[in-house]
Amino acid sequence: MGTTQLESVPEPKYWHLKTVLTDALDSEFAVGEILPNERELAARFGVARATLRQALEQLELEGRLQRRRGVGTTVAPPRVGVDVSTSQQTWPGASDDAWQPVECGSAVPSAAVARLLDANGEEPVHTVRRIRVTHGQSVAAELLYVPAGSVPGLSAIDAPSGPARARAVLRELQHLDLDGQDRAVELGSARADDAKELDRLPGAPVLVVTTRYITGGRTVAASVATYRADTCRLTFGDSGDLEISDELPGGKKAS
Amino acid sequence: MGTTQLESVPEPKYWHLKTVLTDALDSEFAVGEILPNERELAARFGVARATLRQALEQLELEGRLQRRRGVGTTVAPPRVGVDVSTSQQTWPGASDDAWQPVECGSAVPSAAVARLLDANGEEPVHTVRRIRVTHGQSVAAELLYVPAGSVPGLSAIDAPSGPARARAVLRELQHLDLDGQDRAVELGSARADDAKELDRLPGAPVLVVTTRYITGGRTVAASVATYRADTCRLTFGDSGDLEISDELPGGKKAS
DNA sequence: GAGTGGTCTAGACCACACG
DNA sequence: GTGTGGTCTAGACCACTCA
Repeated sequence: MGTTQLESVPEPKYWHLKTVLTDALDSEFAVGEILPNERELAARFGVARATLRQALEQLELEGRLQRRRGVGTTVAPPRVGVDVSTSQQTWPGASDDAWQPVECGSAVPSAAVARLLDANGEEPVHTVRRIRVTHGQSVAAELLYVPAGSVPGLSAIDAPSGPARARAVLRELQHLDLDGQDRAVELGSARADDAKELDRLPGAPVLVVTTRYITGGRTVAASVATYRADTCRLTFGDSGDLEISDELPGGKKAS
Repeated sequence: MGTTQLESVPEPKYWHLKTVLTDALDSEFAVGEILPNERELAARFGVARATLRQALEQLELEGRLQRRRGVGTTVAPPRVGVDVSTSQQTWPGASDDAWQPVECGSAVPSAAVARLLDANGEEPVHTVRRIRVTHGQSVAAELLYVPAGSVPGLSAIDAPSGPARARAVLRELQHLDLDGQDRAVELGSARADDAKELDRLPGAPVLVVTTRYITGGRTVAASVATYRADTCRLTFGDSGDLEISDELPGGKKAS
């Protein structure tokens, strides 16, 4: 009875660390500021570096920190709102929509892509690779799949590959009517090629946005876009300029 | 010159491990099957347990595995598509929409919530906690914020708290017209209370869906819903029954 | 070359589920 | 109790960036 409440549910150290760091970020650090290095932070908190890293990893996942090998750990700016609403009902490539075509090719679709396109397990598809740039930073890498049958006019196009052909493919798409699109969002980890485009390491957490373009009840194209989960907030509707901090019902800053 | 291509870019072990395990999952394991325990797997692959765990963590993040303390690691079923489209334009609680109210209270909104609601930094808000259940499993936990001024009729309601009052609050909301809603999706980690509702550990990755309910140009309510990122795929539109595997442009199964 | 974060090891102990 | 995954340690070395 003489004891002071002895941690009946001992919180993991890294979890507690995360809380402490979050408060410190709110009150003592400015966006872009560099934190002490991991070895020093670990020493300062009296934990092993691995434990400190576990806390930093979560904070990076939540978009509070940005870590870069050979450079250091910096305080991340608030996530940018990226509009992915389907309200405009337009084909990709219409006007300038912040996407820039990079490459182009064709391939036999994998099982998963074929399923996305509804059947056509054998028919080759055109692929277009695009990058989405906002506020000067690449936020997403996309692979667009267009079954050859969907755009017959394509065989007449000269350019064998590269951005020129990519733009040509997109231009052909504009000729089709677009009845609607299906969209899904899920968590994934960046494949090596996507990671490179997004300036992240392979395996970095990404939001995978899968879209099916529908015309006349049929799926005429599909795309898989991977957005940097650390820096992006996907918006649907006109909330693009809304600011939402990570701290939601939680911590107050002391300052 | 006599050397065989010596790993110019040595892939991290855990990354390679992940690939191997992914292939094995595709070809040799059925959904629900339990894997050998971590110590055994690590020994079998000749790596430290921590390294093996790094691979397992990523696979869990991608929704391929499910790990539970004291139980083991099992092969996860495909992610369930959860509809979060705004097309119906209905208030929460209308008809049976797979959400079940749990609790109810009131509080002074945090800074972040106040921002979400547009100003009203001082005005108290009613809060409603709801759980979304699909296919027998809880997929999301939500906190709905309703400024007291939005629903004046509420002060007449008897029930002090609990599900009864929660339902009453939702019922009151139905009386207002709904002009539109704003929605945003981002990655987060589960707070302790959410984690408990979702049967996950604190810090588990979640998809945070923020919604603002608009009436007459004003935000009259807002909600923050956290979806299990490991088991859910958020769908917008009528793609709810679409099956998308994690393996997208990547690996083929050998089998 | 110096300093950073990223990977990896070989242990230890803890919290939890289940019989 | 036994077995599982979760946390933690104290090291080591590697890959990268930048002056």
